[in-house]
Amino acid sequence: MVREERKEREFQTRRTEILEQAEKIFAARGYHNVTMAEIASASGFSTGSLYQYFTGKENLYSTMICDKLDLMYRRVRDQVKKAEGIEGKIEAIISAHFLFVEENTDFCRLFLPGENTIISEVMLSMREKMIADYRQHLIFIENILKVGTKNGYLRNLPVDALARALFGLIRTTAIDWMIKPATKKMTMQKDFILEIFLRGVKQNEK
Amino acid sequence: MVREERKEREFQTRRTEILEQAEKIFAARGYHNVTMAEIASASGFSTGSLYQYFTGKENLYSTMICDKLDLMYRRVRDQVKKAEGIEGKIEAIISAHFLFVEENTDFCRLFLPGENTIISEVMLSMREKMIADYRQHLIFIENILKVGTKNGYLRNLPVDALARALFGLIRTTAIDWMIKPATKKMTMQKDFILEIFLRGVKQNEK
Amino acid sequence: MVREERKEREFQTRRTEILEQAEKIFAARGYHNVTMAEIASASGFSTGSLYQYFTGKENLYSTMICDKLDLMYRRVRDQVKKAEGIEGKIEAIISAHFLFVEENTDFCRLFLPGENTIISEVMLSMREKMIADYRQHLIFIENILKVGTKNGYLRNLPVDALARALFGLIRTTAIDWMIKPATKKMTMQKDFILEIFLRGVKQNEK
Amino acid sequence: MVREERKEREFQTRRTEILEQAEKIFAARGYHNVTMAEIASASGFSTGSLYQYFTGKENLYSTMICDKLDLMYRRVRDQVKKAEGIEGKIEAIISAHFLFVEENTDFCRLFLPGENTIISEVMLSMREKMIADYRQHLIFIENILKVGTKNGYLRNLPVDALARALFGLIRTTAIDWMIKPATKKMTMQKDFILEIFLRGVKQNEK
DNA sequence: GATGAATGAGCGTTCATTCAT
DNA sequence: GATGAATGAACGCTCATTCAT
Repeated sequence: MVREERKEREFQTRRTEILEQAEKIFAARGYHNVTMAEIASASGFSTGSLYQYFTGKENLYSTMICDKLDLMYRRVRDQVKKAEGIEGKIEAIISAHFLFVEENTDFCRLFLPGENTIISEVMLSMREKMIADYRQHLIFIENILKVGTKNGYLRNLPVDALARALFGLIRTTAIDWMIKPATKKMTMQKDFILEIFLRGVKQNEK
Repeated sequence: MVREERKEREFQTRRTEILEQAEKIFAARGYHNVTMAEIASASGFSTGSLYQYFTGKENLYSTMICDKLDLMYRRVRDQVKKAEGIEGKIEAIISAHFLFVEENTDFCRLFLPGENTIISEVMLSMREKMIADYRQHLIFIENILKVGTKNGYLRNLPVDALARALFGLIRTTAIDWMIKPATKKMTMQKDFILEIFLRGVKQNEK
Repeated sequence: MVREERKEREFQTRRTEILEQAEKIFAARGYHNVTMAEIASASGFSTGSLYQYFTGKENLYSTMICDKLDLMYRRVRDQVKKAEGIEGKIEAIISAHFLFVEENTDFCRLFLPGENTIISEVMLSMREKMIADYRQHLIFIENILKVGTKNGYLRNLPVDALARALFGLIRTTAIDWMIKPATKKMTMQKDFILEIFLRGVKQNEK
Repeated sequence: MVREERKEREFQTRRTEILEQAEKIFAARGYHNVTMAEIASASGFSTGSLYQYFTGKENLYSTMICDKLDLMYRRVRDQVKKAEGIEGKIEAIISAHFLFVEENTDFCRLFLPGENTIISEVMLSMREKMIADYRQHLIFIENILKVGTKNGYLRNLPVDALARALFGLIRTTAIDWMIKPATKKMTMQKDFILEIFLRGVKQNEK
């Protein structure tokens, strides 16, 4: 029935609206320093209504986190798909990640070293999903690198470790940039990372 | 006076005892999910006594964090001092860090991505100290690398970026290991990181 | 909207209910010896609810005090307005005050000499309001007496001091009565005060 | 034994020292806002030692209050003894009281309307003693006035009410002065009070 | 006797969640 | 369905008093 569909559509719209407001607030102040009342008033709902869209505060938080992380990983994959050649794809992994961080700094700041929030079932399963997604992403990177290994462009090293190394360079650059955002755009460091990753820091012996 | 000294010594002993118990508990459950009563009972004191050693929960937490971080950086610097040659020193940076993480896994887990706890003065100043210490450590690494750059062992690249890259590889390995501690010892990945960092991942052209 | 109005009305009803219960309890045991839990249970609310009507314990206390004092001063002024002639008005000042004290003995007991409660902003501003109201009341009395001074009924003495003297006689009678409430009604002493105030205690020389 | 005596003397000296410091602190901040630790440190003793001189905080407080009140009443009586004639003695009652208030303003401020502190046995018995002393003082005043009544200097009115009236005028002047201490010395209002009390406020009919 | 560290009951206040309207 | 007032458990922290040294 059309009625049903519209309802469902409105439901999703409202849910998204809440999540967007919640993201801003959580990003600014952290999970524990935010009250449901604040999220309710920021998103134009009553506290009671929040519980129609989410089972509780933890669920709201973890949903927001997971949704946004999914978006990040998807963005990276999309850009990689468009890029060509090994080097092009590696470049895309780096710059898509940086772009996301630049565009969602507040959100990403939630992932700076901080308090371990895991205590309940809900939070635990969120953590597990986050880890699974992270692993998935590493595997995605591995697969890109595998091609390079196979066709001899890259040295024959264990791809999982290679992927971790590449992601480590990306992650550390993002962390440092978030700590001191005054710096120039992160994107400018893409080439440097790429250079280090590909050619190492050591002087080539003649 | 001897009496005074012994008192002071006992005070420090007890303070340390509290910090050690607090570390375990905070590491396991995060700042907000831990109560002063728990820390008190775990360390064999009354809640009131905790306030003789620390001005409050935040102070107890941030003291614990800062003390332990200081220890980590000190450990790394000590090992590096003992090591010889550029490569030896870089190796020491990596393995001392890994060793610390392996020996203090629970503590280090507090630095996995998590909630932004900063809200009060106390927590803010803790954060600032942490960042300052981190920067200091990067500079320490820079200075090691600078030698290599000067004597031609390393390529002539901006040392701050090099230091960040090295630390990024170390950090990411530690994070991944903590997420899935079942893996074999981190120390075994030292050589790999060193290899990647020094020679890059790209096949040398003939 | 009617709905809104009823809500507001109910809010006020409940607030008043809390204030009434709080008055009884505070009057019986003093500010510091009363807990929010007691007030909550006496007024049939949960502790949390109290904070919907008042910002905290101090606010609840000072609101109660100020409201009731306002009532007292208003009562006196109303009675004076109805009375005729200088002497009638002075009589009204005395008897309206006594009546209020008799009807609100517990509340008035809060003003017996006791602990200085002023420490916080809230309590300080309450004290200031109380003093301001008291001064206002003295001025009100002054204005009554001024008429008598002008038309030659009263001796030509400084009205502020006269007002203070009259109020002093009233206050002291009330204090003494509250200390030993077994005595017969205060109202019976009205005439005596009036007599003393108007004619003094000295035998007229012939 | 002499040894015993000296001990006793020292004990009293120390007790008095504590009481003096306690008075300052209580006067400034009120019973509940003062801690035993503060009194201990202000008087140069340990918290434990305080309990050798007083059975607890309440006992310390009530002792201080009673001692000082005794002093006040004694002062007044001493001055009255020296004065001559009814009017002289009444004058002495007024001015000795004012003098005490001026010299011990902080202490007297403890008796401004404020929180009812009575809750425990100790405080209750303090209150009772205070009331008894107050009554005693009123009787003392009565006895002075009785002489005047008998010899025809004063009108033939109930002396208890007369005493209360006189004390009311004194008290109210003191209260008002303490509320707004900027005013000129209270002593200057002595004559006014005397005038009102003796001759009343009403114009004498010819 | 003197000390002051240790105690722990008790407080005001917050906030996720519920449910009568 | 939507509301937001009501709930009440839980927390960090204080401080009078005790007692081992």
